[in-house]
Amino acid sequence: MVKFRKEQNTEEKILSAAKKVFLKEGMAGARMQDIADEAGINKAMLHYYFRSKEKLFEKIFTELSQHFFPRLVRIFESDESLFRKIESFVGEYIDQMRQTPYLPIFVLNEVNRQPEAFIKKMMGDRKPPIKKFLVDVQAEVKKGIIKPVNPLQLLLNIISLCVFPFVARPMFQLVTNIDKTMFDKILEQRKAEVSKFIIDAIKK
Amino acid sequence: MVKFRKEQNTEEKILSAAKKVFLKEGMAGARMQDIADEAGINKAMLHYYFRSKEKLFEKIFTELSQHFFPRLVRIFESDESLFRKIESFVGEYIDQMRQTPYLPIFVLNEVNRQPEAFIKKMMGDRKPPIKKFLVDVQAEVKKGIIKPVNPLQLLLNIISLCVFPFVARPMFQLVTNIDKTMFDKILEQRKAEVSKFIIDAIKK
DNA sequence: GTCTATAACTCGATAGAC
DNA sequence: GTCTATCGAGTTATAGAC
Repeated sequence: MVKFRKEQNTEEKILSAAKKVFLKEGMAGARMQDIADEAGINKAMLHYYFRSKEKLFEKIFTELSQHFFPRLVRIFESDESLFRKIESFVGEYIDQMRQTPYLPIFVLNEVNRQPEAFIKKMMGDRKPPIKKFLVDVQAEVKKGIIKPVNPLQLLLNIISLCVFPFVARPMFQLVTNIDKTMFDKILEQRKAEVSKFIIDAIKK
Repeated sequence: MVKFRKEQNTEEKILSAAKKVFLKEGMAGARMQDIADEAGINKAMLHYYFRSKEKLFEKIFTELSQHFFPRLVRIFESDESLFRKIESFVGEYIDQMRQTPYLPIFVLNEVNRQPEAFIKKMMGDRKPPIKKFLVDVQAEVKKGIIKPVNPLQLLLNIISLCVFPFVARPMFQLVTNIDKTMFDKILEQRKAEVSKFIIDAIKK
């Protein structure tokens, strides 16, 4: 007989539960008890498998923060035209964030609290290839394809438009009284909307 | 003789200190001891003046979250043209956030953790007049002044472009190796840059 | 009002039985 | 591997002298 609900061993249960709780509460706000309850096991098990809260958190944070710089690298390094690069990036980024809505605010928040720890754990080796993007933009400006723009400001604009709606999602829903499914529809629409918005803003 | 440094009584000292600590650490991360140290007084005083950490936090949060919706109201209610409204909003909002860089991530984060508490404390009475903005945008579309855009998406875009750089500031500085003063210069430039970007994106 | 000392409590971590 | 029970550190909160 086939099981419908996929089996999870204890370690996997803990990791799923920890991910959920840390994402919602952050390192300081999360309780080991909450994680144990969420996993349906005992608190002692958490220490048996991961020794300490700190160790468990690092494991989760490292995994999650890598999803935060998604295929950004691949896209920005490709040799598509700038417009197509922007379209690819926006589409993929928004799709990816829709999978884990709490991810952006979680990562940004922890970086905010512990910048030095972050740079050691997450960065250090491979930084996003921002430089190539900045050079590409300047080239397009020179060729007269797009208006003269500050490339760094353009990068900030692109990322802001993609990420911020996820960061502000709870507040937006409160203020506008838009429900979960409706807001999700808005985010789906954004993939096209944001690409168009950016390209309209910079094309000559 | 005139005192240069303005006198602060104990209550004011506590409030300043609490604001600083809560902004940086959040409710869960802040320690009463840190606040007492920052204020240069004893821990017991905090309870004498504000009874509990929870009460003190609420006081600070309520005050701060009101600054997060700044003169947004006044601007959106005005009868200037849409373009001028956007320029005013972007300029004022970025200026205001530059005063308290940690404010956006603090507010968004706490709302994220306790949406229901937020709606009771902060909202309830006066919601931002979003509706008027949405109607105004639709009117401009109909008049043929701007391209057909989804007004809600445009609102999301405007706010994203203004607020997100503050939320992501620590991460951006890490990734780009840009220092504090340089980043602040970028934010100053953004006032003009963002207005132009938005208007270029939507004008016919 | 302000301080010191300490009670009361929360929470991460460990010991030890099974 | 998993559980119950408990310890011990760190924090909020209070008692009580001045």
